[in-house]
Amino acid sequence: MFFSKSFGYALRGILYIALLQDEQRKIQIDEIAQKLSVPRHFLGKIMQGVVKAGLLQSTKGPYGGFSMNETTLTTPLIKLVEITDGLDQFNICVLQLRNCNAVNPCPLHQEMEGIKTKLLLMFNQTTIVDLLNDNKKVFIKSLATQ
Amino acid sequence: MFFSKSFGYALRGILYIALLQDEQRKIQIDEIAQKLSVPRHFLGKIMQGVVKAGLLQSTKGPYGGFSMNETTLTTPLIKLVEITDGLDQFNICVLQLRNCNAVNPCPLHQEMEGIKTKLLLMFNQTTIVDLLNDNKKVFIKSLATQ
DNA sequence: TGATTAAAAGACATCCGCATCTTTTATGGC
DNA sequence: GCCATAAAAGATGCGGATGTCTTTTAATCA
Repeated sequence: MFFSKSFGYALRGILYIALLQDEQRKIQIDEIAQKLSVPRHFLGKIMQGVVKAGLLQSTKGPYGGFSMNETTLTTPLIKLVEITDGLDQFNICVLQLRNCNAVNPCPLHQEMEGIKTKLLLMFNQTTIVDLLNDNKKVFIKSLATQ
Repeated sequence: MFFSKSFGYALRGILYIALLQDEQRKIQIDEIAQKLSVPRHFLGKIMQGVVKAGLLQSTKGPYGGFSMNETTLTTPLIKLVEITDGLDQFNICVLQLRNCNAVNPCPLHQEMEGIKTKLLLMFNQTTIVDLLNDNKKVFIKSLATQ
């Protein structure tokens, strides 16, 4: 619902890396994919995009892998949606009308706008670190629950 | 956003038929597709599903076409979502976790549940006839706006 | 420098939403 | 019964999301 698999996988990948940060090591895509029960190569592509967008850091070679950077924890979720799914979707009318807007609204415009605003507000205000307040061990386990 | 093109096309098709009901005639798929600027054959498939689900009536042959039945106007929008998109989507976790629920929630479960509930409530309470309260001519025009 | 390691990148494969076109079936008028 | 009409149904194609596999690039260490 709402977002793609890419978004869900990316968020879980970032959360997994963030949770292991204290171990001061790079996390490899093989480990992430295995722990989250997510397709390895597909996740690789997705994380590649996340790195390219500057939300994470990665290095190749021995002892390489993915790690956080200074922006990771304070990134709002909407930024991740932008990377994985794009933001165009928020401007599509449920009736698939091109010219649907406040001036020329479809019969569901007002109601959908209210829900969309609530969703956007939450995704703008919530950051990665906001999602890390639970018991870490339980949380790691829940991330892998498939 | 939220729903498929099929849903949007189906809803506009039903609304178009409902708006012309007073003319006491069957509306043909060619006319609907043309007026709504929607692919004719694709819309045909979609309306076929709507008829099969009992939300509309249709007859073949000369003077045939689509028309409302006794249930059309009082159908809640969620029923149309069920026909075109299915209701499974409402049970998919944004993090793509299979076992995400109130007992074992992902870190976004609570927030997403709130938004989902609001959307479901609106789609359960709103019926086709609820969408027909505007000026009809303006509304027909807006339906075709592409 | 050479070997090893791990991400980056590219080539495919699959499935589904979306769309088009053709054939079949049912209905009404003659 | 025959013809015309319009929906139903089937075949096919396209593109994007998802997923797999192979090759290339970069980093570390000996």
